[in-house]
Amino acid sequence: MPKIMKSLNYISRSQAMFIADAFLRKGIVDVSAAHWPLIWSVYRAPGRSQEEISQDICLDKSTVARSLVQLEERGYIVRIPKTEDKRCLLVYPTEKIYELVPTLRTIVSDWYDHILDGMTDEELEVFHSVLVRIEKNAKRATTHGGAKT
Amino acid sequence: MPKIMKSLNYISRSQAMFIADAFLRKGIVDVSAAHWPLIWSVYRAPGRSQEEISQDICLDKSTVARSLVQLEERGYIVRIPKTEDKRCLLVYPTEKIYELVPTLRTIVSDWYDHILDGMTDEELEVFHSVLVRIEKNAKRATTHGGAKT
DNA sequence: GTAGAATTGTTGCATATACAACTGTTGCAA
DNA sequence: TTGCAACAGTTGTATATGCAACAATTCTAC
Repeated sequence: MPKIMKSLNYISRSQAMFIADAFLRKGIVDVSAAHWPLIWSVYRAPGRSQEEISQDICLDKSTVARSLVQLEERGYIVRIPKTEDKRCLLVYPTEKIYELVPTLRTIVSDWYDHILDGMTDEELEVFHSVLVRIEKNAKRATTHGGAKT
Repeated sequence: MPKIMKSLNYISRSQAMFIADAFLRKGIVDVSAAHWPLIWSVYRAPGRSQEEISQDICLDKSTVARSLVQLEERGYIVRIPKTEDKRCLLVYPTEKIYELVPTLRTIVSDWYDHILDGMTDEELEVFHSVLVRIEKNAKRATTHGGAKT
């Protein structure tokens, strides 16, 4: 029986710790490691609703909402009510995000350099292919019912 | 640039949700999904100290300590001070764990059936090999300094 | 048009987790 | 022996996260 779960969990937490540490080293103190997928999502696709962002980064809408409140308070994004549908808040990056992104790129790139050290391109290709399919399977297993019996 | 991080995080959280859901379905209400690696660790190697368990499952000792308190309260483990070194608490499973393990096996097996659906043995072999090396690299990157500059 | 269903975001609550500071114990060196 | 470093465990604090309940808005039947 493979111990995939333990490895996945550990790598996942290590990412958070590594990035948190890198943020400190770079003097980034007003965003946390967990904000980075959110920042990235808003940066790549400005003007989406919180719901769309939630689905994009696969986090619960309440988690996304809370993080966005923080990022807005710290001046990284603005949330503007959609005129045609007052339920939605559209999220836009501010200049502060554009200033931050190059640093984020460097940090993430560093992380990948560390963890992918020693892997061949062929291995990584297979790894990524399997990972994406596991992600799909996981999505199916959790959203639509999970374990039977 | 690969989106490995997002996938890893998502799969990791999905595991927790799947197992939490399975616990509910099976009527297991006094242990949470996060307890399962701990239970497994104690089951496989009775009599270890909390520190050793912490290193085995790669969780902070404070997290391990708190979870073990819960498991002890619920009667799944006992913690006995080591006579030769009064600092250590040795952790032993109770009968309740041995009754639980078969169900845990089934649940975890179900989870793997779901997420590994459609993968070939060769793919899984490469995947696992890469995963283990990434885990090692991650451990190195976080424990001994992380990102420079 | 109006009532009920669906959608979007927010909030209350519970849990998991890391880190730092602390306590008590052990080991080592002067 | 005594004092300090190292170690195991605990506790305080902060954050992240999911779920359920809720409010406001929009959509859909009728």
